[in-house]
Amino acid sequence: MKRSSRLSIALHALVHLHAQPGKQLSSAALATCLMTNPVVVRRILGELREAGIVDSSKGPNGGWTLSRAATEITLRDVYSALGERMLVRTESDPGDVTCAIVRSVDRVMHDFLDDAEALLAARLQRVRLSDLATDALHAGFPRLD
Amino acid sequence: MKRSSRLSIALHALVHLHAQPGKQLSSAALATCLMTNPVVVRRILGELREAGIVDSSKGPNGGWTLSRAATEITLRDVYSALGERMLVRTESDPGDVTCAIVRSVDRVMHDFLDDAEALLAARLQRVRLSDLATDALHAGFPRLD
DNA sequence: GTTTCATGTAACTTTTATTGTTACACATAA
DNA sequence: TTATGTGTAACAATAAAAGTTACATGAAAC
Repeated sequence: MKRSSRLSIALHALVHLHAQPGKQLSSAALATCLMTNPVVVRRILGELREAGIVDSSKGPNGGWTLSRAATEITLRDVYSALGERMLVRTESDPGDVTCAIVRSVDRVMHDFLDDAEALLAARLQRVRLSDLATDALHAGFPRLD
Repeated sequence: MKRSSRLSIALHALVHLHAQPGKQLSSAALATCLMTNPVVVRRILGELREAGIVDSSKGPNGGWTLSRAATEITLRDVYSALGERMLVRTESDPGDVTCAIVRSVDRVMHDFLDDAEALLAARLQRVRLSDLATDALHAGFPRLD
């Protein structure tokens, strides 16, 4: 696994949950599908649970399920739930910020990134989990535009 | 220094070059300003040189200068020259791509990111190096919208 | 109730990307 | 020809992300 692949993992897991509606899938079972570790699955899905996207239950036959229909879950929901920034923040050295130029560069970049982030979020909102699932299960291709 | 700060470093260096027009600034001098290493400066400015944004000359009194006016250099030029992707790519495990769901997630994400990247580039194109410099040297604030 | 199976989490290790550093070849002006 | 700069390779240090182990806790089934 390379770097920040949490969003990919989350989406993959969600498609699996959607593909077996009503069924409780355990972290271990999902981890096998996602080729990762059960703890990683719990960490990621735990964040989605707090955002009300999935539910979890303990004990025998416990596991994870979708909280609502896949048509009602957008990629933005998932992205926001993970609290990730897709844009790499270009932070400067703390010792650097006494320089007016650095502060200026930082400020401009910060403003730009905030703005761009909002743009991306709006774009992600237009793709639903069900679009992804449709693409994965059939030959169809979700339109992004 | 935290992570991918190459764009910040590049911009900081360019503002310094702009602030002292005609003067050749050495990697060592810039490194002091940027609180980093001369080799790091050369690596980054070297890429900008290939893109025709700066020039370098060797020997005594050698160093770096802007190839053209700061009004003719956009943040997109710099960004493209660095060959960086501001968006974190969410790569999957090579062993994973046999799974139809993973391929689908990858494809949708890939399309989305390509598209978003173009959006960001268009946005960066609207900010010029001179805007940054103006902001850094005076109290003015470059508009992003 | 107790056994079993699952999540919840903390602590630690491994891996990978990025940056920083050292060293030295090569070019150029004085 | 010497001083001063870039160009670049090789390596070390650092930081972020993911993987792993271990164990506490909760809930169903018997």
